[in-house]
Amino acid sequence: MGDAHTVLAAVPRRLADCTRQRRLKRGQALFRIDDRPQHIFFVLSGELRLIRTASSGAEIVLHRSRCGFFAEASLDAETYHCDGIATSDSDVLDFPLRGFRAALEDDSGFSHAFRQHLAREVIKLRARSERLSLKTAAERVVHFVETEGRDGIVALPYSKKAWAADLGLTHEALYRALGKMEQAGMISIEGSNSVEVSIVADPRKSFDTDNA
Amino acid sequence: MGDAHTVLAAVPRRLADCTRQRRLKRGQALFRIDDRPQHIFFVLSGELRLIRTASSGAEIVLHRSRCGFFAEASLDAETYHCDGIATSDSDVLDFPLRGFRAALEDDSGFSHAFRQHLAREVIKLRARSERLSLKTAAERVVHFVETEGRDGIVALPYSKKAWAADLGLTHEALYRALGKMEQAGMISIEGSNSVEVSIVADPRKSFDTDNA
DNA sequence: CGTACTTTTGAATCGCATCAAATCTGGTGG
DNA sequence: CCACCAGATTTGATGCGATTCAAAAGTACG
Repeated sequence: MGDAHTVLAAVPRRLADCTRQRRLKRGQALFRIDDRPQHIFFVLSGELRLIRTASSGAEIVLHRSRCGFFAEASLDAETYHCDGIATSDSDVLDFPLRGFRAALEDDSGFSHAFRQHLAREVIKLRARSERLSLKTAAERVVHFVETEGRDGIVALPYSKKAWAADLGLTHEALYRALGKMEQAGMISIEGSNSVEVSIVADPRKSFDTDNA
Repeated sequence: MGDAHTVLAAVPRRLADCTRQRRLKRGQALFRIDDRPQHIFFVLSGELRLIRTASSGAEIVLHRSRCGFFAEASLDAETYHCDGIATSDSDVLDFPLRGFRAALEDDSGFSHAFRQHLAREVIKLRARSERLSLKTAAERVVHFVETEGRDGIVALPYSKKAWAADLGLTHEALYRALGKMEQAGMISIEGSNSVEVSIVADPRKSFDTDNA
C-alpha cells in the first residue's frame, strides 16, 4: 500500500496539481497495445500487469506491480507495446505524461530523483534476477537476506506466502525450506507476519544433518 | 563485445575526452566495498561482477555484466556496497564520475539518453524476472522469444549455452527442451550460432506427443 | 592435426510442484 | 464473548522436470 500524499510530495507542485487518483476494477484495462500513452501510473494498492498476448494465444507477463511507478516505458514511446491490466481492484495515480516530461526537463532536482529511482530499480532487479537463477530454495533465501537485509537480518514487508512468490517458489517449498534451515541452525525466524530472518551458518555447510 | 568508439560517440565530447580504456586480468578488482567511487564503467568484453561476501562467507552475486554500463549505482552513492570484480580478462571503459555527473547536469540530451537507457534496462530486467519465475524450460523459451523477438522470431546474440545461462537453466536442460519443442512442432530453429526461433504452436497444447 | 569449445544424448538423482488436507490466525458479526 | 470465515501456515504423499555426472560427437581455429 502506497500513500498518495507521500508520492505527490516528492513531485513538483505543478505536476502534482494535475495528477489524479483513480480506482480500477479487477480486469479493467489502463491501456491497450498500440494506444498512445497519455499517463504514467503509480500503483498505490492492488496489482497491475503488463501483458503481451503471444501469436499462439499465450499470455506473456512482462511485469507485475503492487506498488510503485508503472509503465515508465511510455516516457519515451510513441505507442504501448503491451496491455496494461489491473488484475485486482486497484488504486492508481495518473501522472499526465506531458507534465511529467516537462517536470523532468525543467526541474533538475526531480530529474535527478527520478534517475536515482530508476537506477535503484535496476540494482534491485539485477539482484532479483541473479537470485531467481539460483537453483534451490535455501540458496534463494540466503541471497534474499544478504541482499535485502542488513548484517544478515531482514524484516519481511509481506507474508511468507507473498515472499514465496517473490522468490519464484510455491509457498509450500518455502515453508519447508525455512523449516529445514531453522532446524539446521542456519537461520532463525521471529514473529509471524513481519518476520526477521538472520543467517547463522553457511548454506553450503551443515545442511544435511538430518534426512530421516 | 562492445565497441569503444560507438559508446564514446554517444557521450558529450568533454566527457569522452577524459575517459580511458583499460584491460583487466581475470580476478582483478575494479573496486572494493567501502571504496569511494571514482568511475562509472562500461564493459566492452569479458565479464564483470558485483559481489557481496556474506557474513557466512558465501559469495552473493548481485550482477553479472558482459556488455554495458557497470556499477551505475555509484552515481549516487558515497561508497560502494559490494566488490566489483573481473571474472574474465576484460576490456573496460572508465568514465570519471565527476565528469559523468557534470554531463548529466549540463547536457539535457545526454541526461535524457541516460534516463532512457535506465528505463529500458528496467523493462528488460522486469521481463527477465518474470521469465525466471516460470517453472519449465519450455515456458521460459516461449517467454523469451515473445519478449525479445519480433512476431515470434528471435535472433540469438549468443551461443545456446550462454542462452541457457540467461534463462536460468543448465545447457543440457535447454538442449533437451528445444529438441522436444522442435519435434512437437512448437518452434523451428535455423542456423548454429545465431539461431532463429519461431513459435508455431501454443506451448500448453500438443506438447505431449511423445514420451517414449 | 590438435585443442578448446559447443552441442548432443544417456542415466540416475534430487528438489520442487502439485494436490490434498489439517491447523492456526486475525478479523467479523451475531 | 463466541461462532464463524477467509486467509495464512504447516505437513504429507506423489510425480515430474531439472540438475548432475558422464561421455560422445560436432565445430571453430590456430
